[in-house]
Amino acid sequence: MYANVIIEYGVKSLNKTFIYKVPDALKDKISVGMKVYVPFGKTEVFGFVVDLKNNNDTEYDAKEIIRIDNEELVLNKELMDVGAYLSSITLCTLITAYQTMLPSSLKIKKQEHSYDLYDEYLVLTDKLKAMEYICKYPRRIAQIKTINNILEVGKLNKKEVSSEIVKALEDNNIVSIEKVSKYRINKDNNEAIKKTLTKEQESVYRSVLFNKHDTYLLYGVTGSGKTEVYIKWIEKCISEGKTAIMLVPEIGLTTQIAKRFYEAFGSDVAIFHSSLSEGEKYDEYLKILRGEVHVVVGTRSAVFVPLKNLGIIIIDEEDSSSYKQDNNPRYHARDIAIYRGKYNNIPVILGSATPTLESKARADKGVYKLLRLSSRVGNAKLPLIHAVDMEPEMKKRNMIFSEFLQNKIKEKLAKGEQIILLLNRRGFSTYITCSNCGFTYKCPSCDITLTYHKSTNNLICHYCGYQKKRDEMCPECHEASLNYYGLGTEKLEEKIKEFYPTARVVRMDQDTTRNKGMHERIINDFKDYKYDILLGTQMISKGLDFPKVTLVGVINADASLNIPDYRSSEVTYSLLSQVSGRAGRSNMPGEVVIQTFNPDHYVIECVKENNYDKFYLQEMQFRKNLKYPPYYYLVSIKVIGKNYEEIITNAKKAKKYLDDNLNKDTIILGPTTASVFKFNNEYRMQTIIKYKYDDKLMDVLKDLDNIFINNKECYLEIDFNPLRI
DNA sequence: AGCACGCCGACT
DNA sequence: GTCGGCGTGCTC
Repeated sequence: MYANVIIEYGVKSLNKTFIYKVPDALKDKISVGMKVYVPFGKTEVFGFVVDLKNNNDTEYDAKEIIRIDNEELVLNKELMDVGAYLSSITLCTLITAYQTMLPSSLKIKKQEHSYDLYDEYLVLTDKLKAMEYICKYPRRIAQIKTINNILEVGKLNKKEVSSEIVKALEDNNIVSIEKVSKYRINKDNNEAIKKTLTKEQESVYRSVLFNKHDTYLLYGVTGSGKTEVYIKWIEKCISEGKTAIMLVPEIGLTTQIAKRFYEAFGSDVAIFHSSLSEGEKYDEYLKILRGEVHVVVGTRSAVFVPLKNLGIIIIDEEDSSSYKQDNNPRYHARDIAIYRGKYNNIPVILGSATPTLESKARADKGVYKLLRLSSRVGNAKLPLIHAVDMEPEMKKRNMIFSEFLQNKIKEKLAKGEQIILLLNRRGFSTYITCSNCGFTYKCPSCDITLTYHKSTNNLICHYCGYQKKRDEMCPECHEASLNYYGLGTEKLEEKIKEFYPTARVVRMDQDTTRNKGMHERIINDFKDYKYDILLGTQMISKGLDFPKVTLVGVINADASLNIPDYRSSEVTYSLLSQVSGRAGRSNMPGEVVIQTFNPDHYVIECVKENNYDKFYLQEMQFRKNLKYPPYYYLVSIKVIGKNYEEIITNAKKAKKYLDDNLNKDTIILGPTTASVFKFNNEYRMQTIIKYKYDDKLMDVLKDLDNIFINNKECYLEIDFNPLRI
């Protein structure tokens, strides 16, 4: 028996199979999708079995497989196919695709750390022997006490006995240690909480056909109770013995949604998200692999979990950018979900209050089926939204809070209601310049201004993480004339405390949630009314449900509007309407104050009117005129390297190759400097492809990729359907 | 990716 | 005369 194996290194030049002989001892155990250890050249490496066959039909002498790494870990046929699909749509190597699909503790790498967690118990090796021991050494009082304890209850947790005694009893062969592996995350199966659906929810619930693949777009306004419908669908799957994947965005949402799912499904749920430790992820993966759970709730990579007999895949907040991986392989979880949906012949649900234009357009064309939830659950009404023009405010020296917002905050604080303030910038000051010579701090390895963080007194690059201590003097002209401009969440927090000294304020951004569990703690504390004001970056904008919040303030709505990118309007609309949706989720009416310099901008207008459809139509017109998605598909091709001149020459070469080989009506723009043209000391030139249909595209890009394999000066980064260009 | 082989420069 | 620089090529 022979096996085709792909090798652990994700290099393009090794992106092929190697043939190995399966030793007789492994013949019955081995299967496709297993991780194996094989000799490779002068060393030994891990690999994946992708094929098994009876003969060596190659010209090579096959070496023997050394061992199977972990017999329990097998990628089934479906996941092997998913991996092949992933590599084909992102042009990554096959091994990179398979590695992406596994939690990193199970990834192929040389590391002998065991992620199994045990409870250790002391048990008697032999009762009689123990009795003899007691008689023989009557003076060993502590040991005898321990033995008696074990006799009473059967076994003792090792932690409860002093290590000296354990050692003595173990050495005398009186007790042995029993390892009981345990999972890190364990939820008891509390009785399921059932909620009844509203008429509207019920009708949406009934519209989905099971045992048939369709992609549905569930467009439901904030607070319309999408989660309850998700749970109903999943309940239906489970009742038929099937399983379900529920994807949630990267930040914030996971714990809240997970809690609701534990309530509904108890220990039938596995959680899979990035803030779990490696050990926790390993446990959850094994639970899934062993078929111990029916439901998986998780972030992007959870779309790859090895659930058998899938019944439904749900992507909540489908417009979240966290569903697209921003390093290799640059896949979108939606594409993988739809692939698995077709594979298993099951429905895929995309849920959002602000769907991406792509999804909405597909729903309009009938490619997806549109489901709508247009009213909030219970008595809750959509909030009243005010846009405040900041230009006159600036003249009144109200740089941060408009008079209107100041008064609203005062009013709500007096009533004991809660407030959320959004500022999509972390740090204290966003740039520092010298008023004497005009010097501005920039990251030495990126083309990015440094942000001042007061808590650590550091200047930090938000791209690469470079830090330096703050200077007293300008490093160029040595004058003490450094000025700190720009507003970040740190400064906002300080200002709020100045304005409202009695208010209890908590800040939530990357800096205050760095430690595990902090995220959850801030959310819970705010929910328990330990704070009056929650301020933060976009991480507070989605999915959170705080009934006492009646005011949402957006400090600078223009920040994301002014980013030069084709999706900035869409992103801003989504951010503003999502954060607005945090207000007035119970019977208390909510209000939203949006501070902007562009009160007449159509994004602001549409948010104010809560009119997604109007925004959608306007934005579609803009996309059509400028030939952007969903009218055209985009591919971004970056040529990256350390030598600026080489990059330009190579980028031009790549562009010419595309010009010569792609269809004539495909638009090829560039090369230009990428939006962040210097990052980590590497320069990047970008070429953009816009196309509606190009049958040659994949082959041409594959060839181009191959041309660059042996280029030492630079490498290629191809991003299909980039979220930012 | 890693490792060996290989062919040219300054050293015990 | 040898040690070692990293270019090139191969791994079933």
